[in-house]
Parts: sequence; C-alpha cells; structure tokens
Amino acid sequence: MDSKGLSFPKKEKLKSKIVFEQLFVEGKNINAFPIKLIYTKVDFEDSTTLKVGVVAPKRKFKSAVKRNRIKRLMREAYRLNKEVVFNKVEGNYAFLFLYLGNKMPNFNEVDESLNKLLMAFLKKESHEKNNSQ
RNA sequence: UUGGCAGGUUACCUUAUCGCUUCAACUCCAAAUUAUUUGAAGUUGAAGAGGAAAGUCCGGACACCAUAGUGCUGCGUAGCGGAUAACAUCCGUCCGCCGAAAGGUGAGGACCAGUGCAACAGAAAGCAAGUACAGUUAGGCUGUAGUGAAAUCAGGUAAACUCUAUGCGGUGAAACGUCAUGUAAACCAAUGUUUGAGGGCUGCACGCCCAAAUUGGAGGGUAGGCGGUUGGAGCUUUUGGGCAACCAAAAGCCUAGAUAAAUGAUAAGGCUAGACAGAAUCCGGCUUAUGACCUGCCUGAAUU
Repeated sequence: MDSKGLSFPKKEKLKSKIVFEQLFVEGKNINAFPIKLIYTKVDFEDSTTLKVGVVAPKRKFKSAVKRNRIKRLMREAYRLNKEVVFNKVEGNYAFLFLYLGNKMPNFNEVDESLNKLLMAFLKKESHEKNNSQ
C-alpha cells in the first residue's frame, strides 16, 4: 500500500453507513471556516489507513449542481493535500469534511482551508499521543 | 427596418499536467482446480449527464400482492375521424371565441328523465300570490296591457347534482429475486380439521386465501454483495404508403451505468465572455426554468 502520486481511488472513500453514524456520535471536530473536519479512529476491514467522506448540506445549497461542485472541490483539494497526513499518523482514521459556508467557494479558498485542517489534525494527534505517554 | 406569428438547431472551444468511473486487452500474484474460474494489483486503449436529466402531472413496460375476479360506490375522459403499447398526448377536420393578418384558443355529449339555481325589473320566476281593462249572469275561464331574455307556459344553466357513452384493481426499483452471516413462538412445503372468531386481498357486499397440530426444510430483522440495470415501443440513412400524426421494408450503428453516488482541478490562449441546470429501473407525453443562432410567414401601424 503506497501513497504514490496524488490518487484518490474508490477504496479511500468513506462508504459505510455505520462509520458515518459513528463519526457523528463520537467524532472529534476541528474548524477552519468554511470547512469543518470530523474524524475518529476506526479499524477498516480492508487494509486502508484513511477513508474520507465529503458533505455539502442540502439545506444551504438547494441546487444539486452546486452541491456537486462543492464536493468535487473538496475531494480535489484533499487529493492534492493528502501527502500532509499520509504515512505520518499511526492507526486508521475516518475523515469527514463538512462544508459550512453559505456562498459558493473557489478552489483556492477550499484548498487553503483544507490544508489548515490537516495540519491542525496532525498537531492535535501528536500532542495527544505525547500526553498519553 | 422596427413589430407580430410559427417552427427548427445548438448547449463555450483548444492545448498541457494531475485525477475519477465503467468496459476491453495484456502482465503479475493469490485461491480453488488441473487449464479454466474467481479475487487483488498494474500497464495500455476506448467511452463517460440533459434539452429539459427538473416538477412527479398523465400514459405504459416490468415486479409483487388470488389466477387480479364480480356488483355497488368512487375517479377520469367527452364535437367528428385517425395515429399509438397506451394516454388527459399527437395529427386532420367542423363549429364557437380572440386577432387587421399570419395564427392562436376551447371542461365544444345531454336541461323533450328527475332535482336544484337565477342579478335588476316585476304582484308573481313556483307550492304561494294573482294588478287594471274587456268578454261572459256569477264562480270561474279567456284575451289584452304592464316588467323582463323568459310569465301555471315554457325558456336559461350540467368548470350544479344528475343522465348517457367509454376507460380504470392496489402498491412502486427503498418493487422484486438471490447469496453469505445465522439466536425466535415469525417463514416455506406436505399431510390435515372444528368454529368459521380473527386477519389479508379495495371504501362496501360477494367471492377467494390464510389461520390448530404433526413432519420436513431452512428462513426473518439489521448492515452488506450480486442480479433487476441498461440492446431499447433504440438511433441514423434510404425507399415506399399516408394531407398529416405515423406505419412498413432494407442497410448500417452500439450510444453513461454511479450507489455517501464517477465526467473534475489547475495553467495558458481564443471569442460571441458561457443561461437554466446533474442520469439513479426504463420508455411516450405534458408542464415549468433558460443563453445563443437560424428559417419561413403576416402586413394593421410607424419610418425610408
């Protein structure tokens, strides 16, 4: 299992309904407006280390085209930034990116915000590991 | 030319880099088996949203619920003829209405079956009243006048009940089938019986089915995999039939198949500066949203 390139195959997508519910119940949050990251530690049946889901709420964006666009931007931004976290964390995680803004974003905004989130995630996790030791 | 009417076409493009989904070929690994299958990974190639994919408003296909059945009720449709798998759609045509015209538009069957309703005027538009004058002995009847579209005589009205003709069973891909996991008193098959209580099938009636127990089988919920699922009332061209909708024949073509849900991101350039908007079982329509372009027709008015 390598992280070579900037790929984002099907395996790394979050699909299970159970994991989604688990995320909303016991997930930890990090905010970097307009995106919010919810994550939790999970053991996957296959050997994937990270699985990622993406959400654009229907309440704020009525048009399916706009929701699609936001989700695509977030997926693309994750694909380009995944090196930040890949192979640098221990254990398996499920990520969920929630778009909280009210306006249509452009790619740079999403990219910047998502990068911040991943950095913050790394910091928090390593900090907690040190504390527990 | 402005304006009006009808119809059609199209849905930013090009290059580079990095990605996503499906399919095909090949390479390699694992398992079963003995030359094939299944699964994982990789490489190469091909394909990858719409005219409305939308609203879910009609009509079907398909699936299950008795084999989908009978009567009542209920709901839909409504000139006439045709097209179609079917329709509330489409085509032709008659009539009414709108328009100067091109053209548009119509809930256009029946008030000689019954019931109901009716502004103003009028005594009165029914279940109660009856003005004035004339004729007649009187009661009563008849005629005229007056109001009104219409006066014990009918007429108007069926986007009033109703009648006539005709059509309609219900649910809806989260249907349904199947696989693995596997703990019920729940399920299926066979045998089989009393009350017919109760339940199901449509609101009601009929009718039908289930329902004790025994034996055997293996299931249900929840989450998941596969099928259903994309080759079809399919598309293009030609010929023939028809005023047309459309039909027939021949030749060629394969054209999305996701499932927390694929078709994207960045950079550069171009122009007219890119509207409305994202497939979710599949078709035929209707309605609504919307950028650009093209063709034909109409002259009432204004200008030249």
